[in-house]
Amino acid sequence: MDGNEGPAGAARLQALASRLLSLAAMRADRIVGEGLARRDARKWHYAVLAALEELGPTSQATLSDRAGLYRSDLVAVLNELEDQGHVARAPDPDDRRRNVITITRKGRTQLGRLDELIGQAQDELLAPLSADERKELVRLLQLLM
Amino acid sequence: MDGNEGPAGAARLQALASRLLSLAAMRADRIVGEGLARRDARKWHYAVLAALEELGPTSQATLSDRAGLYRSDLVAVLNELEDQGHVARAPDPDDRRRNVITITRKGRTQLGRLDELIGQAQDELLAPLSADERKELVRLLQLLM
DNA sequence: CGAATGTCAGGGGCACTGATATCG
DNA sequence: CCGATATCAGTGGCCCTGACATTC
Repeated sequence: MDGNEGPAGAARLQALASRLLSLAAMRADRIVGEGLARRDARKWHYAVLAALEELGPTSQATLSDRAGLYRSDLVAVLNELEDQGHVARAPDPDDRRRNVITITRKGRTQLGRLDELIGQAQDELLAPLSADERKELVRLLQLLM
Repeated sequence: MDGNEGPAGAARLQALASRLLSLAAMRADRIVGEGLARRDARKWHYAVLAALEELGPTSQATLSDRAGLYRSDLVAVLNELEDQGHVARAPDPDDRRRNVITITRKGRTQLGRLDELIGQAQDELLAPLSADERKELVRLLQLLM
């Protein structure tokens, strides 16, 4: 006996947790991406808008932490959201290093639409699972993080 | 009641299945990648070597299907595996469009080492889960694919 | 002819790393 | 001086598409 060979020989790849995670995430990203694209958005636009509604007006640094993307990448996302009128960027008078990012009324409307698209994407993604299985999947994934 | 708002208001992102999948997959890729890097390999090198050992000598098209990467990307991976002496590439005399890819003895040794590194990576990745939970996670992910 | 094979060139989104100017 | 902030430039891996010459 070897003791450390896992699903050796055949089917090495088919049951590998890390590989299944990558494939499932790719599928999830594709479904979500196609949904959001119908409103000219990508996942970071949604994450930023959602975080903004939670936080209220805030700095880019805080927003970067909450939404989970790099400060440097946030700049481009905010440029696009600003161009679309979903977000306003203004210098903070109290701390002139910062910008105050505010979600606009148009941005809230967009967020509502994206919420719906995201919901549909989850349903499509999780279609093979029962309600209990969906909860269990979310629970297990949260344990991993 | 709206009926289609999911986990609205706060915590919209924290329980989103697609987002949890992406984050978990990113973590998995990083752990696996760091492990394989210790033997100058990346995930595609492992997938190709594992598929090759299952299939025996085979064409790039078949290998591409089995390992799950694009034909165009396989070319570069095989170039690297060939440079490392883990794989031999020879024209197929029976069908001169094809190359016959063969895993070398050195390649099998490398595959053994990578198997071990991959196993350690799974343990690290799945450390927060019990044995039953690991099986359940794999089962649920397989249902999604 | 149509179809398959290996190869190359390139785009797009993303994770990630610096460097830099500005300001607290 | 130290640290935080916003911004820009650039890298690397990966997914994916399209084109091409060769061969069946």
